[in-house]
Amino acid sequence: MTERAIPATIRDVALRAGVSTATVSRVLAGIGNPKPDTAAAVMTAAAELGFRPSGVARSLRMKRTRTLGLIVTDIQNPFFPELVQAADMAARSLGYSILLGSAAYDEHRAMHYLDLMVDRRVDGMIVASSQLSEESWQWLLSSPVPVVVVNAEPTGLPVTVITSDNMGGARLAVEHLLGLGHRRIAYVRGSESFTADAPRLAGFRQACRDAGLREVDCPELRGDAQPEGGERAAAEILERGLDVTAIACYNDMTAIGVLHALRAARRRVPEELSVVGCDDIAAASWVAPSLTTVAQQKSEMGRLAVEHLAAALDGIEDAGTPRTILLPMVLRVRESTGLAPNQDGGRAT
Amino acid sequence: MTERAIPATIRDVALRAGVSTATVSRVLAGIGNPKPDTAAAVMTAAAELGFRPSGVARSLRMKRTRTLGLIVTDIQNPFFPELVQAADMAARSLGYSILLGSAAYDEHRAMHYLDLMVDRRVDGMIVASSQLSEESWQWLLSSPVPVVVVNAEPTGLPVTVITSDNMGGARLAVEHLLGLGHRRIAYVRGSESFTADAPRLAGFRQACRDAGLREVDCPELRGDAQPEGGERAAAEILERGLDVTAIACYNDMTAIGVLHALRAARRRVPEELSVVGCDDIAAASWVAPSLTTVAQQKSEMGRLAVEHLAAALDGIEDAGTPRTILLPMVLRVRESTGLAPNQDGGRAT
DNA sequence: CTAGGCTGAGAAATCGATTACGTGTGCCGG
DNA sequence: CCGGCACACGTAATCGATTTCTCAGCCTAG
Repeated sequence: MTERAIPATIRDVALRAGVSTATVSRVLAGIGNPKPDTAAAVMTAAAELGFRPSGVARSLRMKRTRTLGLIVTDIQNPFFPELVQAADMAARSLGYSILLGSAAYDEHRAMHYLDLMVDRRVDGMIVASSQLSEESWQWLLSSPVPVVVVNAEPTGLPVTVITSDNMGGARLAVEHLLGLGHRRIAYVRGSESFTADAPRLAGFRQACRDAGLREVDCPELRGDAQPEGGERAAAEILERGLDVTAIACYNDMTAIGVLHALRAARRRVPEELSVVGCDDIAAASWVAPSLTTVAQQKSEMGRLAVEHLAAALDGIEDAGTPRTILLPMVLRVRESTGLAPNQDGGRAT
Repeated sequence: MTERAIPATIRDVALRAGVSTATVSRVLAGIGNPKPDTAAAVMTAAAELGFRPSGVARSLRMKRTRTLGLIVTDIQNPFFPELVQAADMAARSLGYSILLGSAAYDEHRAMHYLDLMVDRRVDGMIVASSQLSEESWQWLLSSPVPVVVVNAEPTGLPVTVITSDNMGGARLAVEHLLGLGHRRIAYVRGSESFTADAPRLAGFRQACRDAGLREVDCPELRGDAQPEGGERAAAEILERGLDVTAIACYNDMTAIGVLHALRAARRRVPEELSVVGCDDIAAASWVAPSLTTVAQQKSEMGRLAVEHLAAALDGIEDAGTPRTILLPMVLRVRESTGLAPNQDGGRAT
């Protein structure tokens, strides 16, 4: 194995340039008015040695690591990569790096990562979680570093939260279906541990009620935010003979599962049944028929989270005050929704 | 904004326990034989203060950060999250953290991240890249920290590379098709900048040749490793009237694009045409028909990369020697492939 | 009873950078 | 011609942990 070169220190540069470490530091930081030849000597010495200041030493002295912790519920959930990418880009452009932790749906592990990151002295933390227990909220409240919560429902606690307007999004989906003439709409929920489940369900109910639909025409089914749950729910709809012309889903993966089950049962989408998802993951436009969905502004969330944190860290006025930011969701019409079939037959009562 | 508690230092603990910082350090590290009451005093003092040692200070002293840099071509490419997850888990279990960088297909940015991570004094780096320029290889060769390259084609350079047996994988795909009776098979390539393109193409050609297929029956088309490229390629196949019964693709996203185009042209899959992908991303089983594909062992790659690095860092015998690890690929048969249609009509000589 | 060995723990050096403070040089004006 | 001031730069403290060296006290054996 090749010998690893031990990296040059500021002392080495100082020695070679014939100046003190203080001067090297100042010249490299562009502070003060060094004499031209001094500056030149330092610059060439640093260049010759390939000097790269140790971030570790600098962090110790400055009490800032310029690192942000980012914990996601599960990086394999296609919702998160776009958020991570946006956060990463925003962070880099502000001179921060991202320390990533993927909790793999394990809340306990998420808390463990929180501690680890604090030990690493990250300057701030972003928790992008679909599910947050009471215990986790307590942790976040007493966090030694600023925290921004992304993608969890606001709780009124003094923590900055950035999330989508889930209720409004669900309404958008239903209103789209209503506009296509649908009057009997099923809703496949996520799992209760997902904080977005409640507001989306509320939005669904509200939109149905506002449109004057009867409760019996708006059946609700349980899913699990995964394709499997959608498949089961759709199978149940068919088995129980629920007479609906559209199915709204907690998220896109659920909707994809629904599409699967409908296809297996030879129900045509959107001719017989319309399906609408939520999130707008990449695969939504890959499935056949492509999925109409309500998009979350994932990049925006990632970017905002980082910018908010950075502002708080740089002591920008008021940036540290807990805020709640609700991002609007956006309807993306594709192939899985269409006009309601206009036969009205077969429905009991 | 709530006042952030300034974290307790080892000095605070020492003061409170009435001992020296050296003793605190030793007790907490479990080194030496402290007297029972000394140990107890330290433990309670540490607990009362909620002492968490500064990773930064420790890193400076130990010259190890217990952090691994991980650079991926693009975290939004569904191939990578599984790898990242596996790497993260393996790293945590070995006491390391992962500093993530997503290059968003920008090689220049990838190099920049490399530098940044070295400045942060990561202990080692994992570069998971679909494309590596000559320049990047040079950088890696002279890296001040151990490097493992994942998912790029081995080059003979003294760098450890972990990747799939792309040639063998492509052969697997073709052999599966041959077994179903297909004798005229098109191949949609990726983009040339992807290092896996060449070996997969080679595997395709070799398998075709070995089966005695004529070159004219094995047309090759250009794609871009994205659904769009697959759509274009499939459209071209149809337009040019290429008489094939199966289409093998560089990766799953390409195959998904192909499925789209075929569906738009009302060609039935797999009855008229079989389609096979490569990688086995999650969406492969979500599309309709679900995609037969050759799976890369993504988790395995992530895990191996971390374990190899960790072994090298812990000075395990020989672990530092550059190695090349080829992981076998695995055929996953789903709905998009079927028996070749047995009409032989319409083909020009 | 004392010399030597053993052991638990403290003092201080160290990691590599930043920065407050001090000093020497040079230039200017009186 | 000399006092003083400005400015460039060096000295040394500092960040928070680890670790080596050293010492003090105690035990045991001769």
